Amino acid sequence: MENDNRTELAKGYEHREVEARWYPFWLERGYFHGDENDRTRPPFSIVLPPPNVTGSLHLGHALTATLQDVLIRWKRMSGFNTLWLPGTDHAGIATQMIVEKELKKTEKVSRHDLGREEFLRRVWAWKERFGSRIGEQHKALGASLDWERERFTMDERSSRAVREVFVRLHEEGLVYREKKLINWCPDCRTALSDLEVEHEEAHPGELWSFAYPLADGSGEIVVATTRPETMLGDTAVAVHPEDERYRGLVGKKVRHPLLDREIPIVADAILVDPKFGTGAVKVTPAHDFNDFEVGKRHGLEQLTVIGLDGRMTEAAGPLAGRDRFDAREEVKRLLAEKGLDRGTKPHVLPLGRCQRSQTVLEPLLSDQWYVKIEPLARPAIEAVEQGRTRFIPEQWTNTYMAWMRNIHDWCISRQLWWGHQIPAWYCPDGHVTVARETPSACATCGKGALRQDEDVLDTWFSSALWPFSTMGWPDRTKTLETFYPTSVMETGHDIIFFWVARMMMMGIHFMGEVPFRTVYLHPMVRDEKGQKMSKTKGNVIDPLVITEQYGADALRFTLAALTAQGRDIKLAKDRIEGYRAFANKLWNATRFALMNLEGHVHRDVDPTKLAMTPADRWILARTQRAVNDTLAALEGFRFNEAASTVYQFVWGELCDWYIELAKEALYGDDAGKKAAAQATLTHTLKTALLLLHPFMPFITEELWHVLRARVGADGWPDSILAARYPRAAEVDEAAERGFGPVIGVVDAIRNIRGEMNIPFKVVLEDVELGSLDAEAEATVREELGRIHRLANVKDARVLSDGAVPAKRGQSAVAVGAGFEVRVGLAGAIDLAAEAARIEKEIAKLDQDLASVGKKLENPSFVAKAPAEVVEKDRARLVELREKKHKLEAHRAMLSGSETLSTRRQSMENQNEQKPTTEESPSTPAAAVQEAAGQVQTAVAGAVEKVVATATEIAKAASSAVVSGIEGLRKEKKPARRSARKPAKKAAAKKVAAKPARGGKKVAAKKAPARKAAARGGKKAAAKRVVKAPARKTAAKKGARKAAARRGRK
RNA sequence: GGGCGGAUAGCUCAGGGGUAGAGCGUCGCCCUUACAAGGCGAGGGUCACAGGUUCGAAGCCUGUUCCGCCCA
Repeated sequence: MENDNRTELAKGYEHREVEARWYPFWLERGYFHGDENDRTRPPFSIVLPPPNVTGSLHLGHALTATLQDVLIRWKRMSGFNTLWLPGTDHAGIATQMIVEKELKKTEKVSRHDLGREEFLRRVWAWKERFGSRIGEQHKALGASLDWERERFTMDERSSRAVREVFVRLHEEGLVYREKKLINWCPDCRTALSDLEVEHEEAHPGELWSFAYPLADGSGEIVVATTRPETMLGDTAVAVHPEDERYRGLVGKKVRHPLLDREIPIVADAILVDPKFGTGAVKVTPAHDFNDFEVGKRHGLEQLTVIGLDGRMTEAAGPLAGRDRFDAREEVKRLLAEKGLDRGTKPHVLPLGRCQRSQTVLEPLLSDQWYVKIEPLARPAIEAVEQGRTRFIPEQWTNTYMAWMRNIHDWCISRQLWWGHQIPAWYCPDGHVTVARETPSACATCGKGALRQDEDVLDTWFSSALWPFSTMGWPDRTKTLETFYPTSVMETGHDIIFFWVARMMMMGIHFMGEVPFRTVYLHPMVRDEKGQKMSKTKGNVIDPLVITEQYGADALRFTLAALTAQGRDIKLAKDRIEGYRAFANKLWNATRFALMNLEGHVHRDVDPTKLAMTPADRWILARTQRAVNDTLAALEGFRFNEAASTVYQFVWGELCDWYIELAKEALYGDDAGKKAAAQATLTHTLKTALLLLHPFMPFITEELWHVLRARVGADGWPDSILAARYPRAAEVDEAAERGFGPVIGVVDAIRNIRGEMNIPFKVVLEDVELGSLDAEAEATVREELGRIHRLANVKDARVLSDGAVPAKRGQSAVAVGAGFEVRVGLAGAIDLAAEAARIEKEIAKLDQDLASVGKKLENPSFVAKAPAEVVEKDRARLVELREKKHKLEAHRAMLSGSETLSTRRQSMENQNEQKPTTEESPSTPAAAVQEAAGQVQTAVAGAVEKVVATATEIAKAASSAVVSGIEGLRKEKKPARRSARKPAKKAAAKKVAAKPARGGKKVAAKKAPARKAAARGGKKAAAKRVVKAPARKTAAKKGARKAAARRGRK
């Protein structure tokens, strides 16, 4: 590949071909390997959140991979010793269920039929078969993972770490075994941790009441329940101690109507809410978390009536063996028969479901292993308080803290086969031996015949160790020394508790230091309708389907561009299409460069030694600005800003402006200027490729190679991966500003063309450029050739010493800050259109004048607002007035012509009748004009009306096209157009999305503003209006500039 | 019940005290020798609602209404 010396490119970008080429190239060269022995470069490490080994990646994973790869590639190119460590998770329940399902389907056997050993063999086989898929998907996405270090949560070293942790925690008393109520999934047949319970907020159910007869026959007590079947396990009835209704009953007993038992009535102020239901509560300590606590307080019996299979136990007497939901109905029926039914009413209740199977969970009493959390949580809280780990976005800090502060002990045993079997052994006498290696004798009594605990550990237990178990712990490895703590944990906010919090606890406890310095929590990826992607909804998208269709680079760029803090991502195809177009744009920009760099041997750009023009200096300054902005965004994890900065720069400045500007020199005869343009183009394109590489690794690598081959640049590494990422530096603001008038003038002429319907083909031969200060004049003169080319103008006259273009009829005029353009359209101008255009512009100026004037009129504003703000508005006022005067002069000129005067006459007649009504196009505006300082509040409303009117007139006028304009147009080619346009265009239009193309021309617009300000002697003055016509446009551009400034920080 | 987020152009979304933004879509014009996956131009918003703070609020505060998510 290094011998690839192609210097030409195909006409369009074909991602399939290009993307296939580079991953093997990178791998061969070992670029992705983190060097644990290299202590000279600063380390930067990330561990990839391990996906489920039997699953396949979805778009959430693609987002993870993208953002992490952006960070890793950026840091790698910036001189860091990077490690990005891949791996997969054994995903206990999920994997076991998948394999069980498959076995049932294909072999009609259950895991119990096969036995534990054989079943596990099958799961491993399954894992081998499908586990590689995830790796392939990551490679297709371009993820620069260090595959040499790939790990699996159940590989030998991870298992060793798991055992070590379990044993140590046990030795420290932080792991214990106890019989208590746990959430049990009768379907998965395993205990779950609190976190694996999904709470259904408002499940529609019923509250059913029945009577317990008092044992002494003196009456009854009515209780209400949502779970009648549990009454078989009731061992008390509780009332509130202060409830008058039941005061006399406390201490008495009731008789169980279905079982031969007597049950005490107890008083409990915590459990019972006297206002709920009847104020009396049945108590089932073995099947309800609240009741369990009541049972402990009152020493009640715990009677298990529902078994692990969800069926009633022997203790349920007549209902033994019945399914729990059947039993519910049967209990109701039986009690009704006995005349104890006291009615039912609808009731919404919260319901706990199994995260995995959606089965309604059953609280059951059982022996399980737990991690005592409080001693682990405390240091994990402190670490965040002290800032040793920080969350981005910051608000997740609160979520983390809140959870950590009232965390419960963690149930870590699972009744599964697939997982780390708990390293605890039981002797025949029931003593427990916990050990690293399989023991031969009981640690307590020395007896043999030990039996290992059959349960396995919660999958998250091994995941919690991931940042250090993957680096070789419990050994003290070089990898740990070099790369722990990791630099960033980047994952979805949905697993902040499951994973992030637990890694924090384990990392601090076993490594003595936090596992990561920064936690960046990305948003959730949703479908176009905003729904969470899930298998059951069937809206899961395989990233490979997208990469196949649009290219991995397009997908990656889209994901990065949509990753703004604080909102979920709704992935829309339009956006991906748009960024595919962007890739194509970059491709073609490079293609253009290659065509025009023949013979150019690139050396670092040194402006002092080359015949650089203002355009060259401008794009170099803009390039540096893009570099600075991109770096700032990356540093702050603002992926969307970084992406859009580069996008705007490449498309809006490099392609839309510089390439067009450069043609003048590239195609021209001046060897010095040509060389300067070539050097500038090369530098700018190279920088763009470098900036983009972390986001779009494939295409940038491809283009790097051809560009490198073309310009014979020795200093360029043979992979863009090994090249140095651009560094922040001071921006040449004078160069940015200085070029403004050129862009302003071109924009102004294009706008006139657009509004006057003058096709680009028609050469404008009577153009005057004036109102230029000395510097602008010099620049405009120097760049006149470029202005001619970009606006298709011939022999524009540049007026000296700030002279204003002569006022003539038959002309269109545009006034910008620091320049004025007159385009003569003798005999062909649509006077009505031009008048309307100017009218509209003036109306909008009036609106602005009114608002600024009102502000400056307000004494408190002048007194209290910061001086710069006031200054700025004053400068703005001056500028607006100046502009308005110029346009008015032009208007006066226009109104001299016959066409317009007729129209105007009628307008003014209307004005006289109702000067401030909507029919009035100009008078109220005129009233406002001179007196920005005296503008009355009342005027504002009128001005608004004027604007509306002016717009209407503009529309009316444009539709009344003067035929003369047609004469200017070249003959149309209807046959040709109709022959090929419809089909082609229709198709093309559909795919033409151009996303997030923010602020094209941002840069350009900035310049004139400042210039105007400078001229007026007011520094901050201006964001300004570059373009004369259409205030809306001007305003927009001002805002873009403001946005650009903000982005810059 | 507690907490967090959201409501900005037709759509999808940035922005976050000092002139309302982008992409897509829409409307004109154009095959201008890098790119029609393109170029040039235009139109489009009472920033959910109501109060308040402030010289100034889309932004800050309070409340309301909807929509998400998390926790109990």
